Order: sequence, then C-alpha cells, then structure tokens
Amino acid sequence: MRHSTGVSCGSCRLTELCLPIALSEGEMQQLDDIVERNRPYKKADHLYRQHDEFKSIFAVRSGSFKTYVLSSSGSGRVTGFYLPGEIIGMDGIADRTHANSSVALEHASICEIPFSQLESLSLKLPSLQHNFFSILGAEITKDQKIHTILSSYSAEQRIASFLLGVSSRYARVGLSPTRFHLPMTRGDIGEYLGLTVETVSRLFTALQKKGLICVDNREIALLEKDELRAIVGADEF
Amino acid sequence: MRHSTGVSCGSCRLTELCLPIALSEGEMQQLDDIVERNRPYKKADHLYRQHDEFKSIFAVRSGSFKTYVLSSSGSGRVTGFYLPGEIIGMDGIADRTHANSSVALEHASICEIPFSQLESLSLKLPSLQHNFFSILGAEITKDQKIHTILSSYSAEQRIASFLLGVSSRYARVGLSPTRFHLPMTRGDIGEYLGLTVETVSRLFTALQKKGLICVDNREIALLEKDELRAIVGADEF
DNA sequence: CCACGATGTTGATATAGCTCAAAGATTATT
DNA sequence: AATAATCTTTGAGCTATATCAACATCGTGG
Repeated sequence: MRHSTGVSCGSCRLTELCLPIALSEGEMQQLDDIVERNRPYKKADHLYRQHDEFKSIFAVRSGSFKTYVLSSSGSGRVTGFYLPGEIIGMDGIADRTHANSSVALEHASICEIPFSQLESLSLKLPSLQHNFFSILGAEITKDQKIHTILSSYSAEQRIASFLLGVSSRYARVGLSPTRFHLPMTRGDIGEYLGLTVETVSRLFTALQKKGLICVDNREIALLEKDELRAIVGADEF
Repeated sequence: MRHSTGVSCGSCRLTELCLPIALSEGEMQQLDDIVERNRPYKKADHLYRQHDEFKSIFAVRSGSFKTYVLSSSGSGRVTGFYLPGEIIGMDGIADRTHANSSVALEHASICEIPFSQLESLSLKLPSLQHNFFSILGAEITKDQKIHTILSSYSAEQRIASFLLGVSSRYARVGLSPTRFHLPMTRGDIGEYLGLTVETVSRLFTALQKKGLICVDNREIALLEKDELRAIVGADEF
C-alpha cells in the first residue's frame, strides 16, 4: 500500500547516508521505484514482531525505533536503537523470519524496501549491491563492538560509551553532537547495556556530579567529551 | 599465491553449508575459480590482524580460529570462534579494514575468497548473491543473540548456552553433538562470555558435579542436554 | 625425556552492580 | 483539570562474580 508523500530518494536529506550513496540519477530512480513510503508510525507502533515473516528492510527517515526480544520468562531485552539514516530489519535476512521485534519510540517515518526487489535490483546495479554489502558489514562491526562492551566494560564505561555513540550518530545526520534528546527510557538503556534501571540512573547522576554531562530528564548535554572518552579508555570515538 | 590441493568446491564435504549452496555445476565452477586454497595454518598463525586492509573473506575448511580485539590496556577480548564450514572476516567489509584479529587455535586450513571478485561474481550469479546475503544476515543474527546472552544471562546460563551452541555447530558438520573437543582455552571462553577464567573453570566443575556434562580437560561430553536447555531457559537450541 | 611456560583448578575474600523499597516527576488518559 | 500510569531517582543491604593467591597439570621445545 503506497502512501503518497512527495518524498523521493533524490530529494531526501539522508541520501548520502543511506542505501543510495554514490548512485547515479538513473540508478536512484530505479531504487526509488521499489521504495514504499508508508504512513507514519506513532509511539509504540510495531514495524514488525519477532517470528513475523521477513519481507523488507526499513530505513528510518525520522524518529527512532528500538528492537527487542522477549525471553520466555517474559522480560524483554533491547537489542538495538535505530536513529534517522539507519537501517532496521537485517535480523530477518538469514532465516526469513524476524529474530527481534521493532517498535517506534516516538513519532517516526520510514522507507520500506522489499527485500526480494532489493536483491533483484542489486544484481543490476553494482553500486547498490556494494552499498548493501557495506551496510550489512557495518551492522556486523557494530554488533561485535557491543559484544566487547558487554563482555569487558564497567557500568560507567558502558554509559560513557553509549552516550558518545549516540552523540556521533546524531552528528552523522547533522544534529548537535553535544546536546540531544534521548528517545528511549533509562530502562531501555539498561536492557541494552546489561544494567538495571537503577544503575543507569545512578550513573547519569554521578557523571553529572563530576561535571561531564548535564542531564535534564531525557535532554543530555555532553560537557566534557574528552573525559568521557578517557573513561571508555579504548581507542574509540 | 595459489596452492595446489586438488580440492574444489564441488568435491568439498562442506559445500552444502558454505557459499555454494544451491549453485549449479557451472556456477560452482566459476566460484571455484576465484577461491584460493592457501597453505595450511598452524596453531597461533594469524589469518589477518586488526587494522589490516580487508581483501578477502575466509571459509574454514578444517581446524578452528578465534577472532579478538586488543583493548588499549593490553588485554584482549575474544569476539568469536569459527569452526569448519563457517566464514571469517566479515568484520572488514564496512570500512575495508579488519576490526578484529584472527588466529588459528590449532592446525587449520581455509578457503580464501577475494572480496572484490566475490562482489563481481555475485552480480552474475543470483544464487551466489543470495547466499552471501544470507551468510551476512546469519552473522548479524548470531551477534545479536550474543548481545542478549551477555546482557541478561547468569554465568551458568552463559556456559550452558555456549556448550549447546558448540554442540549444534559440530552437529551441523556431521560431528557428534554430544562428545567433542574444545579447541579454545578456558580463558578464551571467559573473554568471549564476559567471565573470568576462574568462573568458567568453576562452572565446568559444577555442571559436571550435577551430572549434566563430563569434562576431561578439553574433551566435553554433554550428558543431559535437556537439563542444559532448561538452565538456559529461553526457547533456544 | 626433562623442564619450563601455559593452562587449569580450587579456596578465601572483596566489591560492583543487583534487588527490594519507597517516593517524586513526568506523561498519558478521561 | 484530575487521575492514572509510567518513568526516574535515591537509599540500604545482598549476592554473584571478580580478584588475589597457591598449587596442579599439560604439552612443547630444547
């Protein structure tokens, strides 16, 4: 079901960060033809649910999403956050079934790219195939980095790393890397980082007391990025 | 540098688990032509190192590898183990530089697939492109599962999950899912699972005392798989 | 074949982060 | 605007796992 929005890849402000990087006019038009720009999503709307059949990947145009899995014991675990210019849904490629659920954290709009059509078009457009390989590779690199964070960082390092990560992701789409709004709850952050809500909250407070950040509910200012980097220690960011 | 081994994708026992799944004779021949079957690797030989230029992905033909990153503080963290029939090196696709180092845990042999040639050939062979997308997708799904394990499982659950995971990976290549040899040290397992060597060792002992496994140094027998599954709790394996 | 470094085990103690609890702040609903 | 629901913060005590230490075993190179 096509929703008329007047938006096209060519006119999208995120073109340079998304699938169409380095595509020619004509190529972009072909990609444009398979992209579906659905109705906007509102907070708590699901893009797909765990075990749903995998049909498409989704580019976040505005707003944000989280992905999560439910353990059989009921409590969920957040597996990722997706901001504008990022791609959701690659967890379904391998076995044609989504391994996560995906839900909007706020009003959001997406571009849906039917996977089978993306595959066909990738055979014709070498640049598109190349871009998509890169996007899959970037997802792998990102996931492995979180592996390292979860297996070896202290709670303070995790939070510092998380804030710096969000910062550079906002910077990527032209937003401020030092003042931003967190679309997710402390609980979501905790589930994502393997910490409890209480620990997340305490560390936000502690980092504020040290003067490294300024917290006003979900509004965050990074005051001393270098000191945050020093906490993380590694050669990242 | 080509090494003559008399081995081809067509004659490889792992064909059905590797890149060539569902390729025709002729297609497989074309893939075969770009695969390089290098000299065997011996224990502690590196396949590539962190920051090396990314040129190829590698299929493990025999033996095993681990991938790891070194934190600036010196101590490494293991990011993955690779057994026969599995693909290493996808951590370099996105930014053309390997994010991990990769080292043989024992005598091993691999098939090297130069990435640029794989890309070109994927444009011509839809099945190959499809397979490679699936392999990348599977890596993503696997990494996200570890995310969940590290962010929410107890030490005992991590070890049980790890053993069941290794079991099914050996089963996949036709080896016993109940009796197998672990190619990695307790320390490697600990780094991978975010635990200390001591905790890993203690849990092996504890699971043995409970009668769920039998441990003889690196030789493992899974005696009560169902109980191991019950420990993990989730709906996995 | 011996010796030495690497690996594995076990015990005692410390601590980072969890759990439980309760109250305050924000957001959603009627 | 009032009320309910969700989210956030803070405190006090607990526990799973880390740390430190000592010893046992394995396997590899001389």
